[in-house]
Amino acid sequence: MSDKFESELLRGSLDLMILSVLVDQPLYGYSIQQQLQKVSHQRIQLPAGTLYPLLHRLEADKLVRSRLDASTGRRRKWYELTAKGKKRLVAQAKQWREYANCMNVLIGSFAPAS
Amino acid sequence: MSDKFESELLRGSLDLMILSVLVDQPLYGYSIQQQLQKVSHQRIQLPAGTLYPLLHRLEADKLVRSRLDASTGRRRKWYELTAKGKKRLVAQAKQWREYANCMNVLIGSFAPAS
DNA sequence: AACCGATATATTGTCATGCTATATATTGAT
DNA sequence: ATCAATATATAGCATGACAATATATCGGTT
Repeated sequence: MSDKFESELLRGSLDLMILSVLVDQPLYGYSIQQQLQKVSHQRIQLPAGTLYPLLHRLEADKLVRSRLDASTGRRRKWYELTAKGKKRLVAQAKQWREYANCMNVLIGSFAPAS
Repeated sequence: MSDKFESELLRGSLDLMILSVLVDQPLYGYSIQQQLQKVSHQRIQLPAGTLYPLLHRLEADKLVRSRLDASTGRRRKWYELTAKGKKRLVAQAKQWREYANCMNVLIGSFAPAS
């Protein structure tokens, strides 16, 4: 099957991805990783060194909030969207779609649409 | 109207954009800038500090070749796709579309398609 | 003639961010 | 007991889009 996406492709839209998967339910880091893998058919496999710093950044920006569950030996830090995060998600999604349209105009001229 | 796209959004697909606008005809740096502005309805305005280093990089990678026209006082460096550049264009366009599909699945769940 | 905005290219250094490598600890299966 | 999978964290690196700065031409206005 297909390879992983080039990592540079993720830049600028990885925030949006994380916010997106959190919109339906709270998740913890590792489960976000699994979720993105599943949705992307294994083409997005965030390394821990990407994922955790990113989550910390989103939390510092108050786009998500976290709750540490240490009730079991398996420590899990659950993340959920804040109101600010939801707003950001909607705005970024809108911008992404417009950007994608723009790209499609450019690359649509020489190759068939998917 | 709408603002310019966030610059981080361009990362990873800016190469593809440049290669795309060169597929039909050779262009020089400044005209590439104008072309992208036009196609994007002013939402992509590459600063010179982005554009020229990028073109140099594409040339170093043999994806484009350049020819300097100094016949007039107005120096212009014309760029055209190489065969390697054309191949890269097709491959990157394919990958971009697959990535975009992936994003659409993610952000499509909570907001209407454009 | 002087001025100015648009045209045209180039380079230095800065910043944001995705990554590798490394570290730590728990859990279940062999 | 060993090992893969689960789960989080951080230091340091690499990449590339950018601001700032520099240089020079050209056409129109004053």
